[in-house]
Amino acid sequence: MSDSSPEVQDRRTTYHHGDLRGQLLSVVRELVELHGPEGFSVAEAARRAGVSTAAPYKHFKDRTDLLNALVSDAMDRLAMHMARERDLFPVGSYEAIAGIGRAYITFAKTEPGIFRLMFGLTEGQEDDDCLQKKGMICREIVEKACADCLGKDASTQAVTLAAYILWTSVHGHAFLSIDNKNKAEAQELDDWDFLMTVTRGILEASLRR
Amino acid sequence: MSDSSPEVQDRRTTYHHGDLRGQLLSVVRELVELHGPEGFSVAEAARRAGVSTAAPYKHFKDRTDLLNALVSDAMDRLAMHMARERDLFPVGSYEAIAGIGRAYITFAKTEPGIFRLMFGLTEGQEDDDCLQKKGMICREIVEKACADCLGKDASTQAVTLAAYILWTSVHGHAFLSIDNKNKAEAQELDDWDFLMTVTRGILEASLRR
DNA sequence: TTACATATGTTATAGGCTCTAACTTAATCA
DNA sequence: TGATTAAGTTAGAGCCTATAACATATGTAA
Repeated sequence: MSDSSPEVQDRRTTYHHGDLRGQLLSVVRELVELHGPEGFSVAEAARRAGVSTAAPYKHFKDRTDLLNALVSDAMDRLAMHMARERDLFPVGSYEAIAGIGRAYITFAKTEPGIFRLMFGLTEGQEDDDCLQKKGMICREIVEKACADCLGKDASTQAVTLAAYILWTSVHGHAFLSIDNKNKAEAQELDDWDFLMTVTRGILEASLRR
Repeated sequence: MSDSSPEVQDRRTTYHHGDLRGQLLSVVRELVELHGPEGFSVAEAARRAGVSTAAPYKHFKDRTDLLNALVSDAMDRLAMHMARERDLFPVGSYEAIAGIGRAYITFAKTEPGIFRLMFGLTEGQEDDDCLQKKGMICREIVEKACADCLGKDASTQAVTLAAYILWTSVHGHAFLSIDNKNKAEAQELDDWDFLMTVTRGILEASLRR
């Protein structure tokens, strides 16, 4: 657990590192997954990258700035996964929507540390416009899929509501899954079943109104 | 913001405090709401309680232990609120279920710092049996309400699934609300509307199968 | 009542972290 | 080539967690 071995990535010979910024991000990504969202220190990341503990501050204003960069990158990857899974299925199908959800859940399970950082921990310093925008991109993917599925007779409001309920539901499931708060259900409930049930339930309820 | 004034609660005259443990919990509760789930220090809590920075360690093994006590207390309060809101409505009604959800969401909005602590931040040290059990109590309240609503013909599995989807959905909505990640929806979407829509949608979908 | 054990404080301190200041080395570009 | 700037370094202030060793109440048994 507490692998106090320095584990310096590479004893570099040059004075300059080459891509310290990039390597710090990558190292912190590992650390966050290893020790949880807050379980890393800038100092340890520096040591693992083989530089002094002050070096990171040439690239990031402070600890939070580093985390924001990490989250920003993660948002991009999440949006990419969502679009990719969606495209496995016909436009307008329930499966396309469930696919988006699957990407979301898979991401959360694969990178729970970062996922937690993206949603939840911030509280207060969440004034980063860039992140807000990237979050919005993900949201729009869901809304678009719902609109395609409900058809063009559906009101904007109906689409927004359906998309939002789906979002909350998938988001909640993702969180409870990585928290292991759903041990009881996880045994008999497959992710895909969950996703298809929710998708059908919400969209059909939406159509019936 | 950084109110660096000591703000010692009471300059006590006696050597012993009386109820340091209790006061620490109360002070940390304030701090968590003020500065976010991780934005407090044992040292500051001690200062605010008017004792030395080492004193808290006579009552709590470490920082995590203190947080766990906080969360444990919060779980009790949450379960209480849920039961109370449920009892405002007839047994088996959609409203009773929505009421439970309302208690959940209200709690999250009222004490977002603690709510975050309860779900999400832990990751790793989540081996506290006591907390698991208390979480289960909340879950059972929801399942019971769903069972009452679906009637006794419903299979256990159907009840579990419906309760779980409701849970994830409300949980997700609560989180997105306090994260302010739902600015777009929050304007036109009332909590109660959300709750009733989801409740009806999920339970009716469940009945139709 | 006295004496001991225990609970709950205290001060002092080790060691870790964040972040800044002042200095050094390398790279760039006019 | 020489000056400027980017990207490292060491040193250190000031914060935090947690422990050790010591001090003071409190309660219990003789």
